[in-house]
Amino acid sequence: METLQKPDLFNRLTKEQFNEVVKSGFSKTLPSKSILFQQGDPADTCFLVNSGCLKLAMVNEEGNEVIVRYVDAGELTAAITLIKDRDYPVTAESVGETEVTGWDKQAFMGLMRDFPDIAINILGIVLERLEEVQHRYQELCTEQVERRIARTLLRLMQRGGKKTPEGIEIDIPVTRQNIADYAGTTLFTVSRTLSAWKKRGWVKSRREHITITDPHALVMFTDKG
Amino acid sequence: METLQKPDLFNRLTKEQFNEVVKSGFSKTLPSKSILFQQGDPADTCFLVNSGCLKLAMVNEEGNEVIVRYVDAGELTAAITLIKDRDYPVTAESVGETEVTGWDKQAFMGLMRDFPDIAINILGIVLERLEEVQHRYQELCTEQVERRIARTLLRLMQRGGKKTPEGIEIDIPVTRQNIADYAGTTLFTVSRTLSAWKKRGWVKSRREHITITDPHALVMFTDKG
DNA sequence: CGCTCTATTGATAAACCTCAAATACAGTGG
DNA sequence: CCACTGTATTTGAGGTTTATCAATAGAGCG
Repeated sequence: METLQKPDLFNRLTKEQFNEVVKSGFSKTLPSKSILFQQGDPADTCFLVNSGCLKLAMVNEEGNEVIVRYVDAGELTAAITLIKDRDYPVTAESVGETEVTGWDKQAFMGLMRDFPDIAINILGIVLERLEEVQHRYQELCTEQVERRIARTLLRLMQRGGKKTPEGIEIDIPVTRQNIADYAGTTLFTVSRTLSAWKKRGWVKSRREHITITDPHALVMFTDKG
Repeated sequence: METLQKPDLFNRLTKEQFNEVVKSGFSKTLPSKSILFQQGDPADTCFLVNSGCLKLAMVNEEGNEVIVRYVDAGELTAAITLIKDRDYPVTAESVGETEVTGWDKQAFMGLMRDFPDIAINILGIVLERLEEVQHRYQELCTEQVERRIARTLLRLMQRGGKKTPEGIEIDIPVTRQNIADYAGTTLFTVSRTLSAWKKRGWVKSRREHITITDPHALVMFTDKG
């Protein structure tokens, strides 16, 4: 692992302190599509994504998957570990090859004691995340599918989009099913919707890859249905 | 205001410290159905509910209301205040007469510096809340209305239920519309569903009041559809 | 080339919302 | 006590959205 970018989480630490913090954890490299932790397992480790991307998803009894969010490089996940005796509420799966640093509960609690700013930082991060989920909850309650799909594409785009001559391409492989799991619909509806938007020149797609050719149109669509 | 119960948030403080903390904030009594803070206003104060209950709701551009959660006595809300420069993402309205203690950002940040345990406590609280919203998000994605309505009734019941000879009565006034806003459906569907359940002997209701006469049946229903 | 996984498209059906109309209920002022 | 008013609730009919299912086509890989 080369020298890491210092992520937001540790923004108030010096370079030396940050290196110390990283050393107190352990590093792990995941091949694509491997499980980092599983919903229902006792939560004992939290992770910082160094590179790559994790997909956080919940599965219900019937086996329906719901994508909670994607976790990018520089972001922390499984902060739930810091609460007493909980299970992971979600499953984390690497999207591409992904490198993470992990700390067990003890180690991370120690860090927070040594660097009290970390606790405040995490609080801020978790609060933002809460707000985002609440917002998506509201969208799911009140908006129709196509709008939700549009929002999903825009979110994925903002998360990580590569500029290409054609438009902005979402930089992780996503299937129609993934988008459906994210937007709360079915892969069929997603497919139909994308086909319609392709005709209008808003998007282009190859297998598992989507390029948004007219982001502005999509934004307008989310605003005014 | 009489001597308050010391809420979970401050569980690690001594009685004296707690009194000091309360004194550093300001107290406010809200009549029923009054707005404490409004979605979109700059978030500058966070509140502890001393008695009564707050309804947190978001409204979208079309005016549809979505209930995010109910905040009971002993619970903190608007922790978002602690992040730099945000607006309240929700509106808080008192359900019955409600007493709150408020701290502005400065004051609360000071508290967290003086009593570092508070930051950790809040982190735990926010993490639990995040988990709960994620769970409801998943339910909304994957489950049909009736099941969601059942879950809503059970949540409201657990939140605050009075035992009566008939069963357990939800201790705050809730309209069909409220339940709909909570479960992500319409008041008509809620009404129809409750009528059906009344026939089966699962619930009883008067205007704005619901008694769950057979909680077990409802739980079974949420488990097995 | 054949195998597997993903995507498209159409037909059909179910779930749920929308709207309208009637009824019940609580509070208010005469 | 009663009529009056403004909500809350119930119920029905009808329509829309979206899911379900089935069948087919396309893409990547050994």
